[in-house]
Amino acid sequence: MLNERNQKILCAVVQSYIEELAPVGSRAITKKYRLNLSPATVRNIMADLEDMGFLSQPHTSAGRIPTDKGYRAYVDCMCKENRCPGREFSNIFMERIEGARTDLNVLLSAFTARLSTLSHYIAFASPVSPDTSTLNRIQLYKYRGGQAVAVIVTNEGIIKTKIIDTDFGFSQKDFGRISDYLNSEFSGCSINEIRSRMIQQMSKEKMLYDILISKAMAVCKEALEFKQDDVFISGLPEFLGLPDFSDRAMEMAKAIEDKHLILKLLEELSSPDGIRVVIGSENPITEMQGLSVVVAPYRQGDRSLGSLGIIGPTRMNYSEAMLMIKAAAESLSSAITGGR
Amino acid sequence: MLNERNQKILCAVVQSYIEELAPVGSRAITKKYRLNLSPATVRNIMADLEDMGFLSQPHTSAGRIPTDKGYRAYVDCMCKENRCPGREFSNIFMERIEGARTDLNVLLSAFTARLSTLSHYIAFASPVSPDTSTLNRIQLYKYRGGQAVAVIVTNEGIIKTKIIDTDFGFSQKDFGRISDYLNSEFSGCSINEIRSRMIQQMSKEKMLYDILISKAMAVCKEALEFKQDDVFISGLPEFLGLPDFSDRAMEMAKAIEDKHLILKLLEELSSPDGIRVVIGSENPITEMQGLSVVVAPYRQGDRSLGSLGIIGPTRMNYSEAMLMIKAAAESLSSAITGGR
DNA sequence: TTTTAGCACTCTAACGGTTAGAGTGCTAAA
DNA sequence: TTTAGCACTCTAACCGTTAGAGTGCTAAAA
Repeated sequence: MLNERNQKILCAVVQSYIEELAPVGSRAITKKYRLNLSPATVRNIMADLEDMGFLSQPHTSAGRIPTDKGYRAYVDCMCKENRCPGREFSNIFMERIEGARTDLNVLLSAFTARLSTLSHYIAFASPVSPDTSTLNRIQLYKYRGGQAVAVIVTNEGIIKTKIIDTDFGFSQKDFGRISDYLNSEFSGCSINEIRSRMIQQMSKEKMLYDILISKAMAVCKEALEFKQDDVFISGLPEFLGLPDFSDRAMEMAKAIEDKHLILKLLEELSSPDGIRVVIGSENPITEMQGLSVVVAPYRQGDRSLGSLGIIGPTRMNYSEAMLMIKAAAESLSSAITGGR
Repeated sequence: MLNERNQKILCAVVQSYIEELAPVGSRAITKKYRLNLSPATVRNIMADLEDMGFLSQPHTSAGRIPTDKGYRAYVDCMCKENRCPGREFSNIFMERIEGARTDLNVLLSAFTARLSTLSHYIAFASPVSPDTSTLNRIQLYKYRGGQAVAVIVTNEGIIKTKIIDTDFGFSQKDFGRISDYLNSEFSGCSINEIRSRMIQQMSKEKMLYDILISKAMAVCKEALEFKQDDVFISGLPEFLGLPDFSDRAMEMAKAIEDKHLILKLLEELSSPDGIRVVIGSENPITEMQGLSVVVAPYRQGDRSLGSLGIIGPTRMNYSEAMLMIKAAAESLSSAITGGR
């Protein structure tokens, strides 16, 4: 589709635009990248590239700006060449892991925080869904009054806690017995599966009219009702300060703060393997066109648990972003998996 | 210091400025607030107010803008009159409480979220400090490998969890025994107190060279090491969109995102009783001058646990902000206390 | 003595015209 | 096929001007 020379020029334009954030002219290209071509030749080529839809002109006498199609060609071409491992980044994330072996959710929020400060864009990570996470152990204790504290630990390293109100005077021993029952019955099952089996069982038990059991069942059900974790997002404030969005800042903020949107985006983009790059108008979420997204899945062993990524302007530094995401996803995966 | 008429004009100017966010002229005042005075008279009074330092002029032929001193006079005057209970707001917060009796930290984050969407400013809440919170119960379980999960519940309704690495093969029973020991020994003590007593005890036990006990002690110490919770902050993105900060947005964001600063601010402002308003240059934190803060403590019974508040531009709507904070603090306190 | 009307003065923001500069497209020569 | 040259176009920046808002001052009215 593109001969080598045209591709070279296209990449030069994109590169330069990413760096300068201003329309690039033919003379600038010849100066910056020592191609043995005169501005006039470059002009001709740029006109061709514009005809083919890779570049566009804000107005007649301005330089060229890449279109989304232009970025796409640039990224694809880069992916082919750029097989450098980028170990520089992976160290940064590894470092973090040495510190504290903790709750997966704490890890996820630490990773997004670091990813956003490094990239200066927005970092996000999807939580592990209740379909994916499996029960390692559940435990109930008596708390003040009729209340109980429920603690659920999953095999992915997620810890969830909850305070449960009950109008029945269960003793600590009762709670212990309920916990034992739940553990023996449901250990290893996915949270959603447990929930539906519970509901099924409850409708059966209802027949018995045994107050103790039905109250206990109510406690169990309550203990297992956790709302899905929120998407982890970090770096919004700094991102809004970026020159790109001086005008549309508010609008962008609204779109990104809306965690439903991000979750939806992640679902649409979930690809079991490898990094994915979505550029501007390629984004399935209309509210987020004008932004680009780089995502990669994180894993426990070879089971994909969720994904983490970066959202930036279409003119983001793709190569750096991809290296970072790759390093982060690898570090995170090995941290999760490494916990035996 | 100010006669009644001058005060009235001052309040009118402030009010109008808060609403319009533009310098207010003498004619506007006479039109908007049906004082029986001509613009010329108002002009004279405004000139006096400027001499006294309550108002200022951006340039000769512009209207007046309140100084921080002007806002202060306005707020003080408002506090004297405005004894309306503002039940409208308290309902909004009460509603939230009906839903789920949960972890105090979840409550705090829910309250700040709601407070920020209502006020359109930044809402924040300080976490309960480890000096204040007292142990209700601690429990350890065996998790995969040599790891254990520690769960601490405090009497304030805070639940903390942690994964602990241990290189010794404790059984579930061992962890149970360790938990029992900790509960019997430290229940009711403040977290910081426990920590220091632990360290003391460890130096004693060291003499024994009993591996089991020293390993167990290490687990205990680890289980009690929690970093202070972060300040809860909500509403930054929307706040940055406010017209006030179109230029200084980044700068503001940095100052507010710095949680140390906010914690410091809260310490400086901690007043055991009632609402406090800090206006612009009154703020002890230099980075945050140009912003105003409204804070109130939240309580368990009559013990103050921390505070929550709003940060906004100096030209914020003080009366509304104060009503909101009051309602929020009351709702929150009763939610915490109500949990028997 | 206090308030008001009138007027001259000042400053800003907006408008329109001009200009320098950057970058283009086209044509003719290499 | 590439390049040099040139005319052309568009923008952003820079005035100078102007309308309007608001002031301060003075002198008259209450």
